[in-house]
Amino acid sequence: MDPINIRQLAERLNLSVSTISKAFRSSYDINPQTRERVLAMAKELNYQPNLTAASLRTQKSKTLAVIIPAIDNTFFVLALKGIETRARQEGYHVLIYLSYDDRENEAALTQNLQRGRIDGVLMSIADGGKDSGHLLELKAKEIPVVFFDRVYDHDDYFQVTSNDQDSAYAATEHLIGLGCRRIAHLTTNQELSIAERRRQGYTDALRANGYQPDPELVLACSGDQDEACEEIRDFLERVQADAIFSSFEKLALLSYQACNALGLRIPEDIRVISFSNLEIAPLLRPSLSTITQAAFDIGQQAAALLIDQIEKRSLPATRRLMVNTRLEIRESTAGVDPETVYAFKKIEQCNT
Amino acid sequence: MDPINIRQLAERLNLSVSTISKAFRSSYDINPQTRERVLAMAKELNYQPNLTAASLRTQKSKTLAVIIPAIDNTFFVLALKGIETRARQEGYHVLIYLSYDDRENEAALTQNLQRGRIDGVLMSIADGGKDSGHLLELKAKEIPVVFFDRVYDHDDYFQVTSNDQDSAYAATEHLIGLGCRRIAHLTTNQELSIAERRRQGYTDALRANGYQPDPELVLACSGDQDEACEEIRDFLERVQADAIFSSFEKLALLSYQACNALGLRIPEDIRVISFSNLEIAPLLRPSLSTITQAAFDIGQQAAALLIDQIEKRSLPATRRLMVNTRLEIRESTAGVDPETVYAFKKIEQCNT
DNA sequence: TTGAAAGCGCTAACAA
DNA sequence: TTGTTAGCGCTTTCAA
Repeated sequence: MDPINIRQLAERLNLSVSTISKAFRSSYDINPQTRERVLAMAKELNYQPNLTAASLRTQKSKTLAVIIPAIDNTFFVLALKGIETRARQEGYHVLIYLSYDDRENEAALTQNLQRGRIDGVLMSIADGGKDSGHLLELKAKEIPVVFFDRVYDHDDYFQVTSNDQDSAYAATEHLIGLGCRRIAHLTTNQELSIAERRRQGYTDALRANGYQPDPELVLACSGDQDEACEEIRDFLERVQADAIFSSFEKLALLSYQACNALGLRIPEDIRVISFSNLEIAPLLRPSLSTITQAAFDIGQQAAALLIDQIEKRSLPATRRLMVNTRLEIRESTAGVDPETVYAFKKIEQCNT
Repeated sequence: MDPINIRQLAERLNLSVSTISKAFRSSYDINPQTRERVLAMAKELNYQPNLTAASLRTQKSKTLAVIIPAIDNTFFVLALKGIETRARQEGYHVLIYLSYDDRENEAALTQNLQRGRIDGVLMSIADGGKDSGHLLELKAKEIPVVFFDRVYDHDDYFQVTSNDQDSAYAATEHLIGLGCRRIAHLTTNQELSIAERRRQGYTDALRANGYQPDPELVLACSGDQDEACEEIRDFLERVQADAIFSSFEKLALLSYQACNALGLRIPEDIRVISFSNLEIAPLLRPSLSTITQAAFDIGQQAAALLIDQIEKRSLPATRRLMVNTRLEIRESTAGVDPETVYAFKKIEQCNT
């Protein structure tokens, strides 16, 4: 049973194709009764308008592309969920592409994006360097792009991020408030917008509290999980830290493993806090204190912003949107004492 | 800078559009030199063939739709990753739709699938009932469909699943081997292919070892997380189980919470094993024994099978493909004693 | 090896 | 309110 087309449906009803077309798009200049007839017959004959043809004609595909570095990452999963939710509400479809955190992959993907096939792109960029030629090309194609979380910081594009710097600041002060004096920072060895902002928040907090940031206490980890694991272990053995502030969930989990291996007790010997959206952080041993990003919201807002651009609706004045994080204190940074009042004040700020 | 079309490119080169078209598709009857000229000029003018137009003409979109109940679920995340990987290898694009485990949602999604827009569908179905009218409709549309994990068990469709029944059997025997006598089973209260098979494996294992399955020891949990949490707590208080075999990751995590609340120690008071793809199962308190599905493989194989259908390649004789699980024993089922030899034999079988 | 032309199924300007 | 028609950008048959 091949699907029928608009012409066949028109013939069956003794109507013209344009009338059918109007019926399906609820055009203002169609007789409601005619419309009913058309829809009824369409149902009977199992007719559905061919969207590819419509796309070709209108140059709109009602489809968004999402390009993210990874999917086995709680942040991106939730962000994607937010994107899908918003897209569905607006009648948009979502194509998903993974860059595997590889710039070349990412470039290949962006170069493949065809005008006509997609109406816009949501993107969280791969680690590594400022070589962003492929991102600039998007501009030439006149495809609207919204970056989220790992952004390409360029005035031409909208971006939605967490308040990374403030969050890192608050987390660091939380550790300081607990009496920690040698606070290590785990980050990535790649150039990455969020990594830089988080590190900045960390050093700012140290300075604001009278500590001189010590580069020795910062470890820029490899992207390779096994390598990173070794690096962290060596690092912890070397630096005698009494706390870890980790900018990435994976690194916190590796820290747990490293501490296990080294016989370091969390939180007694070393406290740990990390950016993370792990739903089961409370079930870890010990439960992990987290800076939790509003991942779903970020996805939703990024999608909304993109669709607003596509539909040429009014847009916010600022191109940089920020969504607050939540500081969730658990056992891995237990041992709160009166000194911490200030730290918790900051936490409150983050929560609102 | 509007993108140029094939005609403009043809004019610039003093060639016909059909020659351009052939150049891009590496048709056999094109002069290699002409082809080079075309591609060079295309690059210079930033020309890319419009795939929407090609789709309309060829009735092929090189696009797959993936419909899954949820994305914040490690199994589906990994399966999706497998799908994306395979799709990319074959030059296919992936549209993602979430049914939120709701049959009506799912029906709306499947009805929206247009021939022409997508070439095939990968689907893991929503819980709930045998009302599968919308799934049968797919057949009428002549869109190839491959089900995975949560399958619609129908001879018309290919399906890729884990060896659920055998895995459940092995897990249950593992618990029996540990000396557990009151083994509870946590499952969903919805009709679901995998739930049934897993339960079957559980009861088979009990019977094979001389135990009479006790319906009192089976809890069919609500899909709502908070409700399920209460149900599990009440259940555990009531039934005095010495082990839990959970068919779903979420339920195992809720069991952890329930045990915490009830002061039950895992594994001393009660052992826990679950179907789960949680990467950090080893970091839980206590680390969780899992039946780990080859989620990535399942996704990849399902995609491969679907693309084989679309491209009309040769297909396997059987419509039901099964991928083995791995039994990963950790602390939550610790306390192995000599009795367990048999159980571990089964584990070995599962691993190979 | 290249080119001319029809047409995929739809939308939208315009005519009736 | 309905109908006629051109054409979106490509592929493909067939002729040159």
